Amino acid sequence: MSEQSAARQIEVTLPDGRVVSAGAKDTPYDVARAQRLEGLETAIAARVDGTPWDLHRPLPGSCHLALIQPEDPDALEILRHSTAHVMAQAVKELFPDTRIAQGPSIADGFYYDFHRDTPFTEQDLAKIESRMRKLVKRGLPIVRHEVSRDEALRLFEEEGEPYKVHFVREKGGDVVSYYEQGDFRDFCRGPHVPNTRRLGAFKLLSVAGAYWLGSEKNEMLWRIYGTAFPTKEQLEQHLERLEEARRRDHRRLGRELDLFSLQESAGGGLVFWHARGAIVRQQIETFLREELERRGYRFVITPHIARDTLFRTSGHYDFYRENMYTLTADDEEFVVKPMNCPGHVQIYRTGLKSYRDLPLRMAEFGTVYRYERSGTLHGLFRVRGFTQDDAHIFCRPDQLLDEVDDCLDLIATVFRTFGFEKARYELSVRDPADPGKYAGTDEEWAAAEDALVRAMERRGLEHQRLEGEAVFYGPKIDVKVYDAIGRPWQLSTVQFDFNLPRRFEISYIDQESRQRTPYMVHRAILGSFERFFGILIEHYAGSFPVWLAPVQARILPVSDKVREFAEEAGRRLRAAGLRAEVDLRSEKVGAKIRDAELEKIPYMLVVGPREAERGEVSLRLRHEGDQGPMPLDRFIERARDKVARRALDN
RNA sequence: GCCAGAGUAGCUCAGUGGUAGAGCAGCUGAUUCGUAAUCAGCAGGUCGCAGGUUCAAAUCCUGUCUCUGGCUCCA
Repeated sequence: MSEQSAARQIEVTLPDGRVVSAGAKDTPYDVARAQRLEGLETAIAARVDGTPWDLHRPLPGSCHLALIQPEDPDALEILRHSTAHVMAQAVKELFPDTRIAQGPSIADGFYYDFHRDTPFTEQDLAKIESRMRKLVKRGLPIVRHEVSRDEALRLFEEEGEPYKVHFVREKGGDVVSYYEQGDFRDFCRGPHVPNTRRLGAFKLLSVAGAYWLGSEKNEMLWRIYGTAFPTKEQLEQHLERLEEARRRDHRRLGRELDLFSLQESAGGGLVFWHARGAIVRQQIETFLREELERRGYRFVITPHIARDTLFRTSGHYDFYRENMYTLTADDEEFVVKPMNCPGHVQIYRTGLKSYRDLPLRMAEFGTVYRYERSGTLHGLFRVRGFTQDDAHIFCRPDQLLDEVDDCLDLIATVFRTFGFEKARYELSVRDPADPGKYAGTDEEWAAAEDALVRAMERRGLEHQRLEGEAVFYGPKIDVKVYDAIGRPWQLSTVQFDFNLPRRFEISYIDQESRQRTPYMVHRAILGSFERFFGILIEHYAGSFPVWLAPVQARILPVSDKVREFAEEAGRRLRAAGLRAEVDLRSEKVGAKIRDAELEKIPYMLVVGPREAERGEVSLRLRHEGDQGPMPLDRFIERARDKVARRALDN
């Protein structure tokens, strides 16, 4: 350190507002120690002008300085990233022939990609984990180094790390940073915890193949996933959440509750809705149909297959071909529709449209088939045949805002009904750097974007703007909802389409008798019934609200002596429009209750001689237990009210 | 599609070269019971499928099908 730079002073503003001076090469650690900042022993890193910064990295100049403690939201990412490094170190120690690729922190933890001839096994994970614990115990300092790019290249070449060399070449600037703990070095931007002892609780979870740089053309690496938290309690909570997600798995509940199945004999990704699942779907369809009809949508039905020419005109044949099923008959080629839009545009094209005909809101619960690669299929979430709650709105420029606004209102209504409390709105717009690759004029894009933004603002909806995320044919809003255990699901979408109206040359005649191209908005609220059903099963953990429940009430006679009353009560419930059953098995009530609870039936009605005499039922609510006796009529009233209001509680 | 793992009774799983098992579910009978499992008996299998090795294969080998986890949130 030259005397000159040591002498130069910088000003550091501390969290309590004090401004202190420090040496130009001082680190956050130096300043914190000198100023006796609280929590230095536990700090994960520092925050310099809001940016996470190593405790032992010299400050860049005068700045605001704070310490990042383990409970700080920013700490998690650093902690996990450092844990990934320690894992890589453990792997290299245990398996010296391994080459390291990359290891970032991700939403729920971290991973690291390795190259190795033999795969990692579950037993290896346990070994790696215990080696990691040893590294933590050794308390190795994690040190940041800054070197020239050439020196970094030389370093990683010497270490025999071709993947790291690649990254230094691709991503490194003139000065390159790497981090070192013990014998382990990794090209990395940082920051990291100052010492391996500062790691929190971690666990390695799984190993899987992953292509180098994510491209199928490249070799496959081994990816080890893990997660890390500041404390053991938080880690255990997280593992508990994973366990809860497993309990809610719609594939498991779908089988246990007899809702749906996927059949090997039919092929992957094709859904068989069993009677109980079909009831749920029909309730959802009825609800949506009511909402849509109230809002002026007109339902249409279009064929499942069409001549290839239709999809050549729409353009799907060119850019969507690998996802389409085709068939040939009488030397003609047909396409099984992968989307409903071309069909809806055909309907629009019949007859001349006047400006008075708009807006035209065309809805269809349209079943489409798309070829998805076998490895991507997953329960109801990723399938090959599914039914979209699809609609296309054709409208004039002056109607844009109201139409988008109504879509948002519909979305809010639907989410509220299903009990999704939190949603996130994302606006995808053009990439300003590459305006050439988009369909539609600048004016159209501006008008559409304006309608989308203003509609959201009008409703006070915060949204995130994603530059360059728009599809080529128009801007869009995507809506994510969060389910009962906080997982996000992309559901609704409102998309402008400047492409299809032109390709099919659709038009309307305006007030001045001029031919105009209408705006076309594509929108789906649930996406597909299949996927939404899967989400709902997990959201409710199989316990559907009364209006959706396949069986709403089950009558549980205490003994055969009240069989007649039980059957009569069952008839009355069904006559009142409720889905009710009578459990006449020669089992004890306890067993009948247990089975009804396991089937997640919302209402259990216990009847014995007492109830039979008075025309009552003893109501037991799912998950809540005995509510005591009440007249049968009053129960019917209550149940019908819950159904009519589509209430979320029982 | 690719990589790894897994396919044994309806479900959950045991069985690692020598006669295919358990619990639950199912069926039959008994029991007639008051808020999360009554008792007994019976039945249930091409061990995913096709080849091969072997005196003998659920088990070893090859192929194939299906499922599961993953395949840039990124130095």
